[in-house]
Amino acid sequence: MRQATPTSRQSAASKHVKARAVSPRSKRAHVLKGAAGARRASSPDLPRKLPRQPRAHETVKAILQAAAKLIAEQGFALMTTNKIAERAGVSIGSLYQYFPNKTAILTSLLEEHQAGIQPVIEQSMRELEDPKLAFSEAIRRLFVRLLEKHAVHPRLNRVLAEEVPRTRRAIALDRHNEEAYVNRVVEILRKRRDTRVAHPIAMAHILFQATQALTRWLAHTPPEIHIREACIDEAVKMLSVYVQERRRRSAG
Amino acid sequence: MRQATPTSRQSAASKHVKARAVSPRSKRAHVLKGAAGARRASSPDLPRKLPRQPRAHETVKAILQAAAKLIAEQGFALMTTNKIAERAGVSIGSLYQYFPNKTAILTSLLEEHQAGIQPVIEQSMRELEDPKLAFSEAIRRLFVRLLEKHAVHPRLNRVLAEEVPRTRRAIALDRHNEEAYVNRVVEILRKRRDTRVAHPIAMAHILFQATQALTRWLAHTPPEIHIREACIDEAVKMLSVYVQERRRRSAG
Amino acid sequence: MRQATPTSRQSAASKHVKARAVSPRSKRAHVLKGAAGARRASSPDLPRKLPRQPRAHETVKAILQAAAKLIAEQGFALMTTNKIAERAGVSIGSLYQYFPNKTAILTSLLEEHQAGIQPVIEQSMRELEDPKLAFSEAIRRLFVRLLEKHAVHPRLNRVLAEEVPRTRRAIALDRHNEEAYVNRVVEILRKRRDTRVAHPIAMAHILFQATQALTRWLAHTPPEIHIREACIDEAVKMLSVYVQERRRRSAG
Amino acid sequence: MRQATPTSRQSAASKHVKARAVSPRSKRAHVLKGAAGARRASSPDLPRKLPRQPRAHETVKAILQAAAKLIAEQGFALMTTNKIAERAGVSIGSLYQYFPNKTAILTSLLEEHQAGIQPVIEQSMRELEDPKLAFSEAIRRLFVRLLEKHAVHPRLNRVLAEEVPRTRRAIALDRHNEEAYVNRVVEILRKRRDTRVAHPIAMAHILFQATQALTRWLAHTPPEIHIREACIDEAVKMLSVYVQERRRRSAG
DNA sequence: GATGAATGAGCTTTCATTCAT
DNA sequence: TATGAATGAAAGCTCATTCAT
Repeated sequence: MRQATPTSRQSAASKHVKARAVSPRSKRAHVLKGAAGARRASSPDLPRKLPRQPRAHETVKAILQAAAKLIAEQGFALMTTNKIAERAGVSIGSLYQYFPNKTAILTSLLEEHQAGIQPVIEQSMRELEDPKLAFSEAIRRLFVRLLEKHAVHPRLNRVLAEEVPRTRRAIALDRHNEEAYVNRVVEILRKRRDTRVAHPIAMAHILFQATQALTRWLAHTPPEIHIREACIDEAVKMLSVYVQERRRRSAG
Repeated sequence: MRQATPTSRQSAASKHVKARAVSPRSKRAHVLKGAAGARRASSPDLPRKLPRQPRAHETVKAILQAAAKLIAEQGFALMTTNKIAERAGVSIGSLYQYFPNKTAILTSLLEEHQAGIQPVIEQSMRELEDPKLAFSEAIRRLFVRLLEKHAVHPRLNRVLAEEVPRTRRAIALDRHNEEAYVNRVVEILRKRRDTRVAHPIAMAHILFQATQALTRWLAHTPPEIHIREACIDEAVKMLSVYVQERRRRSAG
Repeated sequence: MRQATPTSRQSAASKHVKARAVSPRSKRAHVLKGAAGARRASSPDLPRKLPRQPRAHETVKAILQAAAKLIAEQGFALMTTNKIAERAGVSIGSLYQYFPNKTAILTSLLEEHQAGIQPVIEQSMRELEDPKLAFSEAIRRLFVRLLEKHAVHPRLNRVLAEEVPRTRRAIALDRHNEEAYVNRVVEILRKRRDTRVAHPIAMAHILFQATQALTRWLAHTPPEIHIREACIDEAVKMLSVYVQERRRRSAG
Repeated sequence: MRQATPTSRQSAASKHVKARAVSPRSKRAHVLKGAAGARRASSPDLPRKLPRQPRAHETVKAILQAAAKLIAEQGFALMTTNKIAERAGVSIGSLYQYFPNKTAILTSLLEEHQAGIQPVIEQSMRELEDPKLAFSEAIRRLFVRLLEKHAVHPRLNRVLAEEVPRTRRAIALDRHNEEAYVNRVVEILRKRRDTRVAHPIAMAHILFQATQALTRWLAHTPPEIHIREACIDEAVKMLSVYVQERRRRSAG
């Protein structure tokens, strides 16, 4: 389940930003002119170079860290490429050596976050498949782990999810992800019980969307602490009862 | 349940936008209290002047319509005040006679949408209270009506919900709204059954968040049509089973 | 005696200017303290960046020169940042790399003028202290030198003194300057004669204000040439007689 | 002695303002199209109409009062014609019925102030002529009365003197005024003593400029109260000693 | 006359991106 | 390769003034 930009939202971003990042590259934008070397094909929002040398690696890391901090501290709108470079202790020119544009930095950040979430999802999928584990327990673990992940850089994650303009690429990626998880869940649903559900695909989508939304809500707009615990319980309850009701019905 | 900007997110938008819309408007700092006229109190994101003459009313309407169209067509980032004015066939000066800043236009649009949703919520609340109506049926009607409302300007609503930077004011309003609906739902939950639920408040929050997220997903990221119907069924199923399970449990 | 912006006057300038220059710059609110680089602390009206490379130095110089010319030719009101940049043969972006806002350019110009006046004042102070030099002669020399300085860019200096909106900062600086010179003059008065004057502080203020006003008047609103010479004589006369009368009286 | 805009100062005013008020009327400016009735010849900065009816008189008064208050409270830059009209409880259209442009309002205000000062000057001139009154006493009375006048609307007077852009017309008027007073003073100087002064004209100018500058300084930048009194004493001292020294010398 | 809605040139300022050094 | 000065399109917003009603 992709966590960073769920129901998917994004912000206005600078009109500048937007006008430039979202619309076809402004006139002064220059396409990476087939430069060879360690460059990837010039897909717009991907890092420009695969850093080869350790120094380069560090530069890239510094840039991403600086960007993350800026976003977390000041919000997306105040995150400018020049500030990122300054914070990273790198010249703006160098920044553009490693990232073709601002969007690419955000994409990297997003992908980093996703990469962090990936194992959590994987493990939860395995647990869901495990017949020895109660559904509700598996779901609870999923929730708890996702919330843990979000707790590491809560502000960053929130901003990434809510404020950063979504590129076409990011949207497509999300859809693709959802599709993948849905397929996986459908299979699990089929395996876990003998009876067919009316619409396993629909069910999987609902589970995906609900989990995503509730996780995000709990992570980003924390209700008072004592309600929060209850909310987790309730969320888990809702989802597991939902699935089990099916089983019960079909079993009944 | 407020649908327009729920867990909703937004960012700072353009540094322009941010710097101006978020910081206190310095000039307007001293309001001339003696002055009468058709001005509202100078709260930042509220319309500046109440139109007095029919001509003015039309201007305001034209501006809002133009803004809505631009947003729907090009996304928030490409919506500039100058373009709005142009599209509205109105001078930029006129625009600023009625809206103190760009954000105020969005706020108006948002409030318009909210106003449209309000009666739907009201009716659904009444239906939920009605013991003669099955929970699941009440919830299904809620979903259907919300989706109908969202179907009027789907792209506009999506952008409003996902792309538009949320002001402090809007965020506070959302929280307040959620609180209100939660309270309402809690009461309904208590009335509808004899037994107490463990955490009616938590339950109400979960219902609110889930309904909001699923409505939005269904309205804005439409899955293929034949899946869509099933998804509505599933969503309704999930929510009503969730509530009824409680009853069953507590009753059992 | 500081000559550039004495009792000086100015207004808010454009509402633009005011609204922006006077209110705290919202964005710059959080200064990234970690960031090194050639930036000064982000005080509103100070230059933004210290130029590091010769090219940058030239840019700054060109901007200041262009601003000075525009002011002298067209007055402050017609001096716009875009015109300055154009005249300087520099992009508007470059201008804003070195000056955070329009006011900062004026501040620089003012400080430049002040820096030019400083040695004149210093020398005159020394001469006033010198018992071998007649008071009247010392004062005459002060006048002559100040007028010489003002003669370099008379129109610029006039506009700077009369038309340019004074920032809080500038006003405070002026007060501070006056205070400093007054203290200095008070000491000199005490040293130069055995008897105490009734109110050396008041006397010093009067001398400061009168000198400043008369210098400015002579430099900026030149009376016909043959009267001008007489006016200098009279001004010197007035001031020196004023001081000496005291001595005579107290001695008598 | 004209007090309102002495060494002549003006401000930046809005760039808008300036660009429009100082430079030749912007294109949209329309010349009063020979409208007959109670109109004066269309000199730009004079009130447009001589109000005939009492109601009109009140309107004009209300406008001027509103303008004065706005200036005093918020400074010149925040004084806009629309705000003036609003404050005056008059429509912006009406305002432009009585004043051809913003400058005319300021001109009126300035002239009002001058008119108030006029009798003070007249009386002082008579006292200066009066051989029974000591010079120093006459000058002291002049100072005291000028300061009293300035004390009525101190902020308004300061802003009028320091912030308001000076029109060509206002500058010319000032020069003319200075000329007139200088001539008057020259005659008085000649009458009051038998001997000729070296440069009565120069002396008169110096007296005029010094008095003006010191009055303004004392009125607008008030030093601490106990110093203030001493400063008045010193100012009077300086001026009277200056004149009397002449007499003494020529007599000696 | 009075009203007030409308106008629009023009201002300040930003920031992603380029490219000479 | 790294640097950082330079670029400039474009955005939000103001306010003196006009003119239809």
